[in-house]
Amino acid sequence: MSRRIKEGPPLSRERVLRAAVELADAGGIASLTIRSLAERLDVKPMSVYHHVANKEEILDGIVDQVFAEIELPRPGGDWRAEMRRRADSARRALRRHSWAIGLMESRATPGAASLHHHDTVLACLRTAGFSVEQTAHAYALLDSYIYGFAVQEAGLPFEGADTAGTVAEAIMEHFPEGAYPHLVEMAAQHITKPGYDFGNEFGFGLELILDGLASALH
Amino acid sequence: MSRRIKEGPPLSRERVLRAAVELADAGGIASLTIRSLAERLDVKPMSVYHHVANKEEILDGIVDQVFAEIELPRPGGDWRAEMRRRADSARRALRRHSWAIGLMESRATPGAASLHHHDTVLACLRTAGFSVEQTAHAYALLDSYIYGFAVQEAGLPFEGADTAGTVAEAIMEHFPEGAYPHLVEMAAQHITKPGYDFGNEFGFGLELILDGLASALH
DNA sequence: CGGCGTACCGTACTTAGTACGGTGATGGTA
DNA sequence: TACCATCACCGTACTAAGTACGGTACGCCG
Repeated sequence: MSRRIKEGPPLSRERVLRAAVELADAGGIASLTIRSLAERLDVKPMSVYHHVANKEEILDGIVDQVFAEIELPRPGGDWRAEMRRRADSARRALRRHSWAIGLMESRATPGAASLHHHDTVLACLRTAGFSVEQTAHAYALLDSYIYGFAVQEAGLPFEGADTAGTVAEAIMEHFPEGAYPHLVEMAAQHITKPGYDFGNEFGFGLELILDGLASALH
Repeated sequence: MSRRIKEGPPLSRERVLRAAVELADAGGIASLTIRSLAERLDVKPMSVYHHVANKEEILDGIVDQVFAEIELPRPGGDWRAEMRRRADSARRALRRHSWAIGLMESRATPGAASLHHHDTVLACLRTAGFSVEQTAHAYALLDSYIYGFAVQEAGLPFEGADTAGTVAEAIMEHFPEGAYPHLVEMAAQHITKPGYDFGNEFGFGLELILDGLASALH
């Protein structure tokens, strides 16, 4: 140890990553800086570098943290139910940490939690009777849907039920008269309706995909 | 005009955005800086700011440029064929500009090309007989799939046919003995096979989705 | 009790975004 | 033609962020 005058637990890779996730959640990924991170941990910036090599490693790490939060399917269970549970859990995780999708694009080195997650999903599908090739198809499809849905949710200028209407109206104010008639129709007849929540669209697509996969399985 | 001693066309918002896309394509989004952009345009950094307000506006702009590259569906045509054409085109655009997905996550203000694109897709679905609500479902599903597939393609540590195998082997070298058995199986029996190309998975999911939508339409 | 490893830190360098205030050419006007 | 306003471009410099490099003190071991 060293100058451990401070109370509380010592710095560690885990504490650094946890704080990084909290900062990114609270203020967006741009607000996650080495300095802000150090301040939150009540240390000086350079101390962080004794637990991670650089910021890239922090970004890799917090993406893996998000994967660690996703409920794993149980191989051997009803594959539809397990895939649904995993998909819902993944969507919730990606909504809680909407910066994660943006990081995944640039990160080619998966962490341990990601690998374990992927392995378990594959296990579940293979156990359910999908061939290797069918599993590859199914997995690419399911994950594409989950990630893409997260992209859309993150890009939406509103979130949660009923907030969409007002925002949609504010945006459309700037439309030239008569422009984008189908967007306007969609807004008027669907999005601005009370109770509208984009998140509810997730279930429709997921069930459609699961139906399709089921018939591919026979 | 002013000190237009230089040959060539004057600076403009369009030239700035075009150069920004080229830089991001060539070196990743991180290599797109005001200074690198200015150098490419053969002007000094501060000159850029006479055509865009700030870097955020550039990022908004290049995302919209990507949307502008996507082939629009023709409302009134065969909706399946049109949706397929649009989806393939979108996937190619997002693969050419793999930084785009990462930007979409943080960008809540769509540009003119995006709006026009979305409006046209909605038009095509509505014309094909989908109700407003069905159109909302279909659109969320299709775009989720397209975006999510792009996320996965961008995150892959390899690209193109036959390059996956060697990379997969290199990654698995670092696995503990016996770890991730299903990932290993997938790699051994599918990914490392000659001719494997993750991009080929796109068609499977797309057709499954279109089938499902067709039966929802009746 | 002296030396050493470890955990933390001070300083400073580099790169990036961009605020602020020029500066000179051009085109319009008297 | 003389003037001037405007507009496109730029020089300088400030702030913030990542991080290299070399301390520095605490506790432990011998």
